[in-house]
Amino acid sequence: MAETPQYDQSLTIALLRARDAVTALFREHVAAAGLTLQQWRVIRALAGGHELDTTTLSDRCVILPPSLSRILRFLATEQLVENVPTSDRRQRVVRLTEKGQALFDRTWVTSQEKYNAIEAAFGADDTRQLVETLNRL
Amino acid sequence: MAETPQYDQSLTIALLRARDAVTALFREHVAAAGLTLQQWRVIRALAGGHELDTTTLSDRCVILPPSLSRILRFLATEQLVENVPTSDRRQRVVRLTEKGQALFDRTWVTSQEKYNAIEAAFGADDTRQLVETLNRL
DNA sequence: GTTATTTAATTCACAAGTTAAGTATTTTTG
DNA sequence: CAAAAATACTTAACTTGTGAATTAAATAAC
Repeated sequence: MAETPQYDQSLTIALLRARDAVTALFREHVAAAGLTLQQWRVIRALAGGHELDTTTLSDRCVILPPSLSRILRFLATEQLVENVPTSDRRQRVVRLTEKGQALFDRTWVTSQEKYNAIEAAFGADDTRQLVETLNRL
Repeated sequence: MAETPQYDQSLTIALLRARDAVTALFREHVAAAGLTLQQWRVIRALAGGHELDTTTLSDRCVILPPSLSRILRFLATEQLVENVPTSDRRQRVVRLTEKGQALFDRTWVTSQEKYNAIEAAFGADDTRQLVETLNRL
């Protein structure tokens, strides 16, 4: 028995591959700014003056709390993010420093260009539809 | 400047979320067999008597060589996989042991049921089409 | 045939994913 | 108000992701 799985779970594999393909286009550019993709996602979520607690950040960036904790520790030592005082002292609310916002500003332009290139290559409508389909999952 | 990124790169986030959603359904089941999802992918690729070199395995499982190396080391100590002698001694070709095949056999059934459940919930046609779209990326 | 070059895989070092346990603060309960 | 429960993060321990360096074996070049 145990015939070779052929297209079984190809959905999970397909998702992996697709993600690999997309992230590969950004990784190098973001690395040039001295960041990993995950660190960049956090910066991006905070850009424009947003002050967010770690639970919200964790959700928006799709990064589990333990990972986020380490990432924030790194970004803080790089003086890219800083803590914001809160009434509930269990919470940790952070925002970008000026240095962090500056890094975002100069990295964002190219990042956006690359994303537009993907949309152009893949088709804007197809991209939008794909995102919609994925979100249904 | 630096307006809040809204739907930018939502493709990468959508891919992350979709993958999280799908893998969550399998992780627990596979963990009950004492395996991680990545270890399971390797087992699955070798199931049915397939003998594969690490390059092929790495490609099929979408696992980078360094990770695969560690995974095979673990699976070997668990006596789930074993090496196959090769003419080109740079290559490493592996196959499942009887113990490995047995583990696969008893885990596979439930795994397949769960996948079918996803297809049923999401729609078989939609699933097929989604996989096709993803592969175009 | 001996020295380069290429190829296949592993090791290294560090960041991140994952689960479980721990810490500190707030809220609830009696 | 004091003890218990809940909340928000962090730490710990282990596996995996990632890029660069390393080892070993096969092939090419001379």
